Amino acid sequence: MSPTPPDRPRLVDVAELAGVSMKTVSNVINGYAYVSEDTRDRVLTAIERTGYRPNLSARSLARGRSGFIALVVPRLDMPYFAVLAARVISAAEALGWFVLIHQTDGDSRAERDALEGQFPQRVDGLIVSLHSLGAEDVARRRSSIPLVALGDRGLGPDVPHVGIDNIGAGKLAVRHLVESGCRRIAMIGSGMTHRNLRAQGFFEGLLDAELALLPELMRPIAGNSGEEGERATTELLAEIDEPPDGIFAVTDWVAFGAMRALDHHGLRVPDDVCVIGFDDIPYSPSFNPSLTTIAPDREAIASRAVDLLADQIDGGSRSKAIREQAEFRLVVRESTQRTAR
Amino acid sequence: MSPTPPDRPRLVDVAELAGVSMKTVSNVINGYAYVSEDTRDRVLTAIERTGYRPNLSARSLARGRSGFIALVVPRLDMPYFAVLAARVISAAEALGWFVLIHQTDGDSRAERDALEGQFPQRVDGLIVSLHSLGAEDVARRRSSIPLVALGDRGLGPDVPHVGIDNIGAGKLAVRHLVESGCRRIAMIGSGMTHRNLRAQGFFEGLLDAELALLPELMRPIAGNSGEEGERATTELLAEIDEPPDGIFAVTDWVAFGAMRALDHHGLRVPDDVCVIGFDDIPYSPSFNPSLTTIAPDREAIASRAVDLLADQIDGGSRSKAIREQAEFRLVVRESTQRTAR
DNA sequence: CTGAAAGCGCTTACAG
DNA sequence: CTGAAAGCGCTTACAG
Repeated sequence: MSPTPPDRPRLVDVAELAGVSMKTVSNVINGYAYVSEDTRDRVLTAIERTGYRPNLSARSLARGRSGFIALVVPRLDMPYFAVLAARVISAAEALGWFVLIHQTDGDSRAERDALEGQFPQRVDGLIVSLHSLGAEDVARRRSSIPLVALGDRGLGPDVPHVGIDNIGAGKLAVRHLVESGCRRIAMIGSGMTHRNLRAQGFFEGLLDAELALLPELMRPIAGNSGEEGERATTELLAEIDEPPDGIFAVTDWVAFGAMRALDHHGLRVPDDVCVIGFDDIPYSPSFNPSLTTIAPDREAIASRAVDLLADQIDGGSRSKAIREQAEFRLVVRESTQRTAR
Repeated sequence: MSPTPPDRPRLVDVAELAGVSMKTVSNVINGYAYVSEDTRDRVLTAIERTGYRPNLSARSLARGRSGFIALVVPRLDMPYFAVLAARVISAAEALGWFVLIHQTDGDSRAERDALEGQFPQRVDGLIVSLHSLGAEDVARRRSSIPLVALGDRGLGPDVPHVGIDNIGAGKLAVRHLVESGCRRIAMIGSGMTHRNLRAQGFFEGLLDAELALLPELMRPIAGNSGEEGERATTELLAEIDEPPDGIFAVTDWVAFGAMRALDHHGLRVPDDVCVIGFDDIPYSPSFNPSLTTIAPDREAIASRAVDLLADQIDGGSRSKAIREQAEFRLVVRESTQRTAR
């Protein structure tokens, strides 16, 4: 068509320059054994001189593997997922994989397609953070593409899962509030059923502290946004006579909204009400007051997820029932630090 | 046919089932002309029945194009870039491209490699948001991979650029502050040299309002983070006798920090000091007070960037000196809305 | 409008 | 340790 642009050097060019066969060059590139020092050096020099870099489309075609994994998240513009994606990309690149980010918008149909590997580009494996679908849906899937689950809930016994100990994290949050002097603790967040582990951690934390669980202080919301958090907190304050003295918000963003509502209601954070969030997004230190929160080790989550996926892809074995738990830590900031009085 | 596990159907399987040649199937898939209605239907049915989806590695190899474009950003976990990436992915997918996100961490060497197309995977084009490198560096590049620049500055006459009218946006921010009653307006942000367009907009805005430019109210910072914004504002308030009555922060995050500093200094937002940010990140409505800001039309930026890149890749022509400007708008929230007194 | 065939640039049994 | 060759699944001149 057009006068071909600077044709990139091919494997055969390297082989020719080095005076060896393509097979040998391939061996060197892929780190296989049985290449003499001398030959290896000649090949390496030839690669250097030609500026050769393998054509990965050709490699994929020959190997029957694409070299891509898909990271399936609701939306990349939600900071939790953005941070996660950043880490997953880095971890995957270290293992020679490319990451295709696929946004489902939380749509169940899009999530189902993703589970079936219905991407335009073939992928060798999936790391998924599902919003609408659960273990039952995963059990029904036809595709056998290796899969690793991220997020609060696992996706059944057949799917390796990386998360944190949400019960423990919930308990830690409550304990910190209690130690900060709170006795009437509210919780705000979406999906607060009995199966929600953070909520369960919340219950257990109250139990440990021998505090009553007051149902009117449990405020479920539709989605974990600041707007929802603000609305729920405003409603809570309107409906109840004695306001809570502590709030556990299921994400930092929800906590931001809660703090707005408290302020509008004339309640001071932390002196009247302590607030703790979850996630440790980059803005939490800059909020006013800065937000105490639980910080999951996202780096660890991402790299473990990639490792588990690599095991499946390489090993071929569906590693069953693996449940990895990454660390988390409490980051204490102004929103729970009462001035000694 | 074979009882072996679901080997994915190939083009040839579709052709066989439809009773046509591979060429014809290819024609149908790629939307070429000269296929009879009847034949097309048969092929489509066969594709449907087999569940055929093309192997893109094979296609890439045959076409000599990878089907990938790279989005080069400093870090994906910075919300501005996360939102942008989300939009770029969507826009590119609509055109049949995949997006490889490449994080440079702002490192000049990483940016240089990216400009040269030094990715493990070959890419057909680049959309770059550079941090360390500028037009001079781009002029020196050897690679001729199609390139589109994003961000405040363009990258020289040879590189199409998509941004917003930063001067106009800066002026709009100042005008809004002035209309809110501000007369002593400070600006906080990184890179505030004479070449910074938002800073220039700031100057012009002051000029328009016939306000003096007070050098001590210009506060450059190292990076646009909340921490830096807070520190710069604290220093400003310490060094100056009469505090400003308005602050233009170069990003929302910087504005968050500035508002913290103002509060700690006993100044109320907006009654004592109005604050306006830039970016409209998702947290700005949830800050307390909620943040007035300039919202660039990121959707438009992303889709125009992808369009311009597609033009270059398909057209082959290096479309020179294209400067696209996306819309932006003022989003007024609490941080500049003084109660009528 | 459609077919037969070459070719894209790798990997990988299979020989040696 | 290394070579010659088949094959991965497409696209695309080239014929017809």
